[in-house]
Amino acid sequence: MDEKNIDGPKPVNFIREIIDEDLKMNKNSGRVHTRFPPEPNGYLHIGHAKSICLNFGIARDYYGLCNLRFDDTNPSKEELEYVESIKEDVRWLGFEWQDREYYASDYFQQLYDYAISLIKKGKAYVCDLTGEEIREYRGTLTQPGKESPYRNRIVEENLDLFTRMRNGEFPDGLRTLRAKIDMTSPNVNMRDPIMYRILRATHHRTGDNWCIYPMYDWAHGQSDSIEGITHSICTLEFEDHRPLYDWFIEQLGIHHPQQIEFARLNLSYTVMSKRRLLQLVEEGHVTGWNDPRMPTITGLRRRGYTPESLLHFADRIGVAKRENMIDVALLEDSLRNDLNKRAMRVMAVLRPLKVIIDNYPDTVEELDAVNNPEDPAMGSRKIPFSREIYIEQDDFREVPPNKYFRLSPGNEVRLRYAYIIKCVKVVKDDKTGEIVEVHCTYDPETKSGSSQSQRKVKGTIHWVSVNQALNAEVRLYDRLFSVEDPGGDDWKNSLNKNSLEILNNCRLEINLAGAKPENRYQFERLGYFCVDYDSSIERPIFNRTVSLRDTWAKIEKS
RNA sequence: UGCCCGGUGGUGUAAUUGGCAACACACUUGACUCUGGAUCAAGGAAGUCUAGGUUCGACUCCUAGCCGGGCAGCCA
Repeated sequence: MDEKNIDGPKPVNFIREIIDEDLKMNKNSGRVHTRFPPEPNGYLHIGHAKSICLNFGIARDYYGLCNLRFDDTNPSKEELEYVESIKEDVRWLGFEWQDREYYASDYFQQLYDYAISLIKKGKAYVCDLTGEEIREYRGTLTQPGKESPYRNRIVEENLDLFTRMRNGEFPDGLRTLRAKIDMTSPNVNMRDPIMYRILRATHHRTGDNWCIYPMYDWAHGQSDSIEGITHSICTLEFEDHRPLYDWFIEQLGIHHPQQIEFARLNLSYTVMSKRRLLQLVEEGHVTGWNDPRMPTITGLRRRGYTPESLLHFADRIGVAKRENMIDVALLEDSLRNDLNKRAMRVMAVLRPLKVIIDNYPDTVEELDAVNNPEDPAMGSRKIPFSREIYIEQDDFREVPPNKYFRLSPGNEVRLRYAYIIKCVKVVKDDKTGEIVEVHCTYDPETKSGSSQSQRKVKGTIHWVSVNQALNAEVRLYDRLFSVEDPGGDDWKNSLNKNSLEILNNCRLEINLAGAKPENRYQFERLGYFCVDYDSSIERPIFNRTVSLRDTWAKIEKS
């Protein structure tokens, strides 16, 4: 029911209900056309992924279209680097916009012409108030504003002044073009909002062609209209802007898309605002936008997330108008769900403890191991076994706690895909008392798959042969913040100081040699891991994407 | 002390649009297991913000409150 494919059940939400109704009424002649309109001033995060899935998903399910449109109306904040990263991220998620890659800046001339027509209709005027004055005249949330003394300039003067603004005759910030609406409106957005500001900044697409730039409210709705968008889906904070969105379009008498707002995604134990993410990057709390701890799409990708898991997650969280806080556990569940079915199993020891099997001959034996018990089609592989192996330090306890069924003195345990061994001796460092190695004996009759192998032991542990191991670095990640909701001004105080742990002495199954960045595996009993971009043949580096569910950790805790 | 939006288990999202609350995650228990994984089974958990009203019947409609969020960039 919760598995979704093209022919399966579609997610239900209030936006799709509106569209269903529109279709029933034959609104827009049955057309459905959405758009994803990022501002290229930062990297996309998982909240954007929700929006991408919503917009592109609706287009797909209703046989419509979804445009990719960059809302690039503020050249002082926007950069080409971000445009490229956004395209890369959307594509990686699996969505296509064909030739419909648009930019609000493509419409600067059209917007300018629209503005002229509004001036001619007496619906817009050039205002000479300073920024400070504009704020004063705007009034407050509870008090109405005052009309600008420039509000009643005649059309000719407005036309002349606006043309000269565009021609660069005035310094930055000297004048603005404002819509003439209602300074007493209870909705502050309707108090003669600014349409254009004078700003000399080189735009990443239009260069120095313009020295006036449209504001969001003036650019966005008209861009939607120009593109023939039918449903303009945005987040809740634009709800108060809808009357203005509608006003501009009605004054212009152009195609009227319907703006619909939904609640943005909030994920526990992380922050989602671009401003804060940028701060984490700039202040060095993370290594970059693609740090595997970041909730950015590029970060999640480097961490080892699959596009499919993100898509599934987006379906599961739903779409509504109420504020929400999604438990990261749901994200992790979506990931495990996906990786469980497709990740190749492999053995790796993160914190090695040497085990010597005293009665095992000095040879190397090749054992069969299943690549993925969930998918027989993935086949099997050979893994080398020998007299000396590494096991996880955690899998041996000199004094085993209650219900511990791994290795301990006098106890038996199965080595996955190999034999049952019994611990006969513990060797410690004279000085530190630290356990340096453990001696065991094996039972040759218990080889995996053999007739005698039916003997049952409580535990099975993973291992890696000492002389046939790959040395590697493994990076363990934890949540970036130690509190569920790091809101407030002191949000940085709740940064988790232990969000990254680097292990330098890990031993991996030799079959992992040559693994490429982004390749994903399950390290048996540990979790899902992927090859990091920093990895090299000489120095393999793996990221822990997410651990496996760990029932023992729960038992031990309680 | 203005305007806009919202309020269903711990967290999300549903409820044939007025017919007696479901699904997922999380949690608990058990089965199974050569991954303490996966899988399977069972269970606890909201009576739908409150108070009135309409109705045979209200999570759905009405009224009044309460609580939460957003809005006063020449940002988007």
